[in-house]
Amino acid sequence: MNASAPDTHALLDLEHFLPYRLSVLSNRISQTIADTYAARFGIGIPEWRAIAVLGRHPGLSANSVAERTAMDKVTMSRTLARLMERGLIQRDTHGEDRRRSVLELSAAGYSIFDEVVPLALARERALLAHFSDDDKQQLDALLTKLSQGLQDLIQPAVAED
Amino acid sequence: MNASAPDTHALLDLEHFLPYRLSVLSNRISQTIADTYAARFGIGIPEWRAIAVLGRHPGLSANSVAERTAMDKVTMSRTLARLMERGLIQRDTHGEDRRRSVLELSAAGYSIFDEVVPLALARERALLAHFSDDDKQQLDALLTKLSQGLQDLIQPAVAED
DNA sequence: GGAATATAGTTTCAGTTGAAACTATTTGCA
DNA sequence: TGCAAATAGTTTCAACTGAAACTATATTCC
Repeated sequence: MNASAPDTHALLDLEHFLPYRLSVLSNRISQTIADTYAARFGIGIPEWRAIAVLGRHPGLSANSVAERTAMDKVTMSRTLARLMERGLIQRDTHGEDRRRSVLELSAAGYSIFDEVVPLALARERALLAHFSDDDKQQLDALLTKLSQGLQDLIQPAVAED
Repeated sequence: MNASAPDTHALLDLEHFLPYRLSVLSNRISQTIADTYAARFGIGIPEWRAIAVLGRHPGLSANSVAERTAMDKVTMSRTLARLMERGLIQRDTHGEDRRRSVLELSAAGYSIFDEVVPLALARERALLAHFSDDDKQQLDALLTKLSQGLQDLIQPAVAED
């Protein structure tokens, strides 16, 4: 007796398929963390990412923030517009290249940043509560290795014609 | 000399923040894999997930597929409608509960399933190409542990009033 | 039996998304 | 110099998203 039944067909269990597992886990984690600041501060994931990067690296351009947050530049443009509207960032024009913006958190932006960072770090600690130092190191190493594997997958090691 | 400059403010490096790392890595992996079938078969991630689950577990209801794919039931409803339109699945009504649908891949659906599964598995293998068996086991264990940590975070161990 | 509640699935609506096209500015180079 | 190509950022448009409301059927329990 078979609960499912693929016999003559290909076999794949989504729940054991790494990309799927990673995706579900990661989305749940992100959403859970987002919930902790979304309600309190009225900012979503894109806003939080922009604030996090600008709090750490003031003076970046919009494109640089987009790169560092792994976000699309269109999304970033709109996110920054929203943050401007709410007075959370300040935007200047770069002196030597007037296409480029020079972005910085406003006092209000820093005040959110300073409140959210400890919350986010606390969530991360809670998530890793049962991890030994060794576990953490392993996780770090394995994620790095996965990134490397992905890189290989995207740029399949320059073929030697 | 400091390249960035947060001194009086909270300190967080997004690129070392686990939830962010996971999110970026996972999205890149999913997108890369999606690219391998999106162009060839004209199906996106939601379609692929539904097909994958129905190929493995024929006869499920729409809600069950939604649960197993970690997708919203609204999204699933629309995804299944698209798959119906394209003749990739067959939908019946459950005999004893006429609210429930009974879903199954059509021949055309199975034919896509049988082509995509090996591709997806090959991608997974490529991604893990440099992983020893031990690495794989560790990764599996750590992801499971992370899921547990997340669970604790969501349902903070029943408080004993 | 039949009203109240629950469940499966769809539709509506108000957003969000990203590819492509656009504007403005700068860089390269003949 | 001055024109072609590159770059920063925005807007447009069509598709996708999920919360809330909705329809249809099933279950509970008086």
